[in-house]
This record gives sequence, structure tokens and C-alpha cells, in this order.
Amino acid sequence: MNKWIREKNNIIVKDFKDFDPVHTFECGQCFRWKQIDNNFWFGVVKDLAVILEWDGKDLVFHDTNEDDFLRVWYPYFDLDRDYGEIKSKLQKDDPVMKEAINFGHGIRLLRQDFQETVISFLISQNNGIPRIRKIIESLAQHFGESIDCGKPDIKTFPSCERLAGVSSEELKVIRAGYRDKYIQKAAKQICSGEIDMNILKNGDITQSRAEIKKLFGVGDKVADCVLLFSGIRYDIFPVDRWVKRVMAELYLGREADYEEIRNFAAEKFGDLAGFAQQYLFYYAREKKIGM
DNA sequence: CCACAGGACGGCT
DNA sequence: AGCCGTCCTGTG
Repeated sequence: MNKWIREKNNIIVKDFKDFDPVHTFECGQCFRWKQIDNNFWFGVVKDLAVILEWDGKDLVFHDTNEDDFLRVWYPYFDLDRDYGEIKSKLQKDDPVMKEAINFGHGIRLLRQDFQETVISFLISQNNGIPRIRKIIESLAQHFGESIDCGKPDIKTFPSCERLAGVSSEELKVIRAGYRDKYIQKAAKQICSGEIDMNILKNGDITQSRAEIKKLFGVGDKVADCVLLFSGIRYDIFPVDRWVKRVMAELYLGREADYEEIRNFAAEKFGDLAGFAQQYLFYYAREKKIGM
């Protein structure tokens, strides 16, 4: 779908449409990217760290070879998907969505590692983004593995095998509070093979949610975030406080519970519900809708 | 000092 | 099935 070339030590995605790192990295789906300069971003994904350069047209992956690009970055950035088509479908006859998309036009849904997404969104509960980022960074620093990129303090997100072996005492250093026990138990459950990935991917939505909610500490909201943000399925509409507010304010005209909003979204957005949620969430939070 | 933040659990009705 | 007290920590 998107054309890319190798130039010296870099991979360049040419004339990359429907992307803006601010929109994509700050719409609440991921926590390990940071802007390091005007057009530069730094991030860690799986066993790789990368510097991205974005000039509004081309996306440059610095010091990246074809193998790593195809193995990690290509799927991560969802490069096979046509977001232009998704956006035009979503905003047809929907002025609210049209405005939200106009505002966050550069959002892409990242296909993140399943285990990392589970642990990250366990940590996210009852927390704001700055603290989530802080705890995750601490988690990586203490229990992740060094990445061979010249800088010793760049660490992977720790595996569930590793986390399952960390004692409660040790885990306290990341200051996750009462979420400690969720992290440990869920990590152990994942290691033991308790979660059937086939059901997550191929079951109906209700089955997928029930399967993932077997994990201790995972309720409706975290379950939906994991299904959507690890690229397992896209007909998912996670409802947090911001989405609740934006739906009340701009679609329903009144407060509604999770179940009602979920049904409304399934009816209105169908298979594209997950994309719709991200545009609406980013719009609501940046514009402080309902505050 | 208190309220609340991008929730979920467990016990109670 | 729904309600509610509780859970850690940081911020305002």
C-alpha cells in the first residue's frame, strides 16, 4: 500500500498519507513515544528502538534495515491499511465525525504487542497519561532488557515470563500502587496459556471480551483497549470518561452507560467502531468536550 | 485537609 | 443485575 525505499542506513516511507506523529502517539493508545526535537520522535517497540523523522510528507526510520522494518515497523504502523477510505466512510453523513477526523486526521491505530498492551492498560486504570508513562518507563528500566542501540538505558518492555517471576516487594519500586497484584497475576495467567488467542481473534465480540476478562484486573474498559490496540479486532469501542462525555455531548444528548454507548457505536460505526473511537477520543480530550 | 484521575474487585443487597 | 466501599499514588 505505502511505498518505501532504503537510503543509506534509513528506511523512508515516501509521501505517507493519513499520518501525524502527534495525533498517532498522543491519542491515548501508546505510552512509549516521545518527541525529542522538532521533527524527531523516539520510541521503543518489541526489541527495537528507533528515531523517527517526519517532515509532513516522508517518514524516515533512522538506522533501520529492511528485515527489522518488515518484521516490526511495517505491521506496527499498520501500513497496509487505507485510512483515507476509512475516514471517508466514517464521516459520510456525520458532521460530528467529520470535525473529529479533520482535527485528528493523522491518527493510525498501532498494532501493538499483546502482552505489553495488557500490562500497559492494567496500569492505565484510574490514572492519567503522564503517570502511566512514568510507571511504564520505570517498569522497563527495572525489569526490561537492554536494547543494543548504543544507549544502555534503553530497555524493552518486560516479558510476562519476567514479570511473573518478580516478587511483590520488587515490583513496588515502579509505584503502580494497587495495580501491582493485577500485573503479577495477569502475567502469570498469560504465561500459563490461560488465554486462547484464537478466541480473541475469531470469536464473536462477546466471547473475545469474556476470554480476555479472565485476566485478573481486566474489566470491560481494559478488555476493549487490549483488543483494539493490539490489533486483534477493530469492531471495538472502548468507553472511558472522555468517550462517555463526547457521546453524551455530541451524539446522544444525555448520559449513557457503557452498554448503551457500545450498542450505539456498533450500530452507527459497525466494523469501523475502533477507528471512530480514536478520532472521537482525541477530539474530546484535546478540546475538553464536556468539561 | 480533601477531591479526583482515561477502573476493577468483592461483598452486599 | 446493580450499588458501593476500597484499592495506591500524584496532582491541584
